[in-house]
Amino acid sequence: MFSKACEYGIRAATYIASQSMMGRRVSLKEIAEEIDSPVAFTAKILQQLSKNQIVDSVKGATGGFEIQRIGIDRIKLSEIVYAIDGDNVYMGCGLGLKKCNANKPCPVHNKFVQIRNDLRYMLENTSLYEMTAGLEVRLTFLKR
Amino acid sequence: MFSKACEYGIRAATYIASQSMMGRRVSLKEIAEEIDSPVAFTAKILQQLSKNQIVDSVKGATGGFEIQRIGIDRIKLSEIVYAIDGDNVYMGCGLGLKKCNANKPCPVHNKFVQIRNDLRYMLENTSLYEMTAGLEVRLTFLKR
DNA sequence: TTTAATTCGGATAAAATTGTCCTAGAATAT
DNA sequence: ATATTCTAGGACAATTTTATCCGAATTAAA
Repeated sequence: MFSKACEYGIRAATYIASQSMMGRRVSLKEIAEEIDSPVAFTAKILQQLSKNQIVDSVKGATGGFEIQRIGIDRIKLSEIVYAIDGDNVYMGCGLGLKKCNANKPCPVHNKFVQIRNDLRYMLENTSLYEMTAGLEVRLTFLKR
Repeated sequence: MFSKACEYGIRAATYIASQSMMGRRVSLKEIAEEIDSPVAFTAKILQQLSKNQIVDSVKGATGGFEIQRIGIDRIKLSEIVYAIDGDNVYMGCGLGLKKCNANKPCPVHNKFVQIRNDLRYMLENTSLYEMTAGLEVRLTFLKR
């Protein structure tokens, strides 16, 4: 569905959000530990998220990553997915055709449109805030 | 969503089915042309589909690929996807967690379950016969 | 029986994705 | 000032996926 990079990205952003809610800025190392991802690779992904203004990065000692409270409410999964994987998840043809649309559809075009719309709707309506909801009470998890 | 190999596999099987319906056995070369895929790579995929008894292969001159009429009715997209991509599409965690389930879910587990179920249902209920329906009258297409 | 057309399967190559390493630069605390 | 703790980013390496090449085996037709 998503690339590894995107999966790590969502998990990282969710962890950062959960800690920012408690006023904690977190380091790359801690993030990678908490979401069980390769440190250096996660660094690259966070750079991308930072450039796309999904997370804020602070350099230097006591630096790290954080997300403003307003961002936690505003940022939707769709923005993270788009920043890392582009729009192929929503737009691409299920059978890989370059020009698949209502005018010249592949045999499963309509069936896929429906599923992709559901996926898109879900991603566009799930905020980081919602992602963090179950974490603290250990109803949901970001590793294993 | 699917791997390239799987996309080619579905398109190839669909083309073979459409021609088998007209009593035509088709060669690898023709298949690759008609679905706009790399010949040698398509060969590998067809070998896999053949081993999984999704297509019948006939060696030698006048050889090629075909699907019995009963298979065209019976074979569902889900079987092709499973033969090539395995069950990750249905089962895998949306955030890449190895042990994500109702007991220890990731933050989007339930939302993904729903979308995956829809996808699974669609794949399990779409036969090759249905795939070929629009092809002859050029309502649907397998390339471009 | 030879030739031509075909699939099969192993080896290899190219490209994309995933992952690592290292140095530079930034900010804080001592 | 200096040491320490961070992120940024370039270069590189490993792995996976996608793709190619080629010889062998098979079958039908000439």
